[in-house]
Amino acid sequence: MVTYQDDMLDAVFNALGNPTRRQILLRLRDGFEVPASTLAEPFPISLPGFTKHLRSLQRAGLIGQRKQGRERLYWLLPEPLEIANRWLDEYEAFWHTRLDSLNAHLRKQRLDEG
Amino acid sequence: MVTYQDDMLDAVFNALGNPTRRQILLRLRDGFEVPASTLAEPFPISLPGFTKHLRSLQRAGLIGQRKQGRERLYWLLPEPLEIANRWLDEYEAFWHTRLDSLNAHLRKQRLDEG
DNA sequence: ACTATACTAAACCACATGGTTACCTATCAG
DNA sequence: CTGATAGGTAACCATGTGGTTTAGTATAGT
Repeated sequence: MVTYQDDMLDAVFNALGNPTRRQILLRLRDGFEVPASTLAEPFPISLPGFTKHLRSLQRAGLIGQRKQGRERLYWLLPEPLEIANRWLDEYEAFWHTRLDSLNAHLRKQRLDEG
Repeated sequence: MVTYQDDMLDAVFNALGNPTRRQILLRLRDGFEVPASTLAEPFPISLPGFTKHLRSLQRAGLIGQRKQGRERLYWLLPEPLEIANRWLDEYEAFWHTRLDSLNAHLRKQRLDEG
């Protein structure tokens, strides 16, 4: 079963699966608008290479953009992160309540069986 | 700054960025061990194609594996999901407390400035 | 009007990814 | 021992990704 949210989750998780893009999001975490060049400054890659990461984040709906003069300002859109977080939360019960007892059980079982 | 956890987060988020792999994890969410062929059964791809997804999940540390007879059993390892969840939690304060007020502020500011 | 700035766009490249088919290995059943 | 079953490995292919360089556009400053 493929849900309507699958494309969204694909885009968000793939966007998060890159350290440059995660750093961009961290930089925007305080909620301010930041121009592209300022965002790009810490990274040792070309500007065209960098703006590809911005496009990826935009496709995932993770950042907003507007033009101001010759600058382009970006800001964080946290909604997709919240959706990703909700997907992960489906496992929270598992890792909190089952982790100790069940894994211990399986570990023992595996040892017993070889 | 690239932390020692970056490779881990890359692997986990990239593993999650695919609907087939997310479904595998859902299938394993109840904590039981499931043989490869049973896991593969719902998916309309070849078995070698499918086992590549299992390798991807193993590289991310998301599943464990053991051989039992001629079957290979897989089970969920939730720790990496917890780490990913903790990374996302860094934004939780933002989307809960700032979302309404700050975004409203920025939206107004953008309207004001054109 | 001219020049510098802040990007964007396009073409290219190497490598990764997600799929395939063909083949191999290990185990179970008779 | 033989055949079927479970699954892994290798080679291949098309497409995507993350980077580059080169060139272009729009705005600001003088």
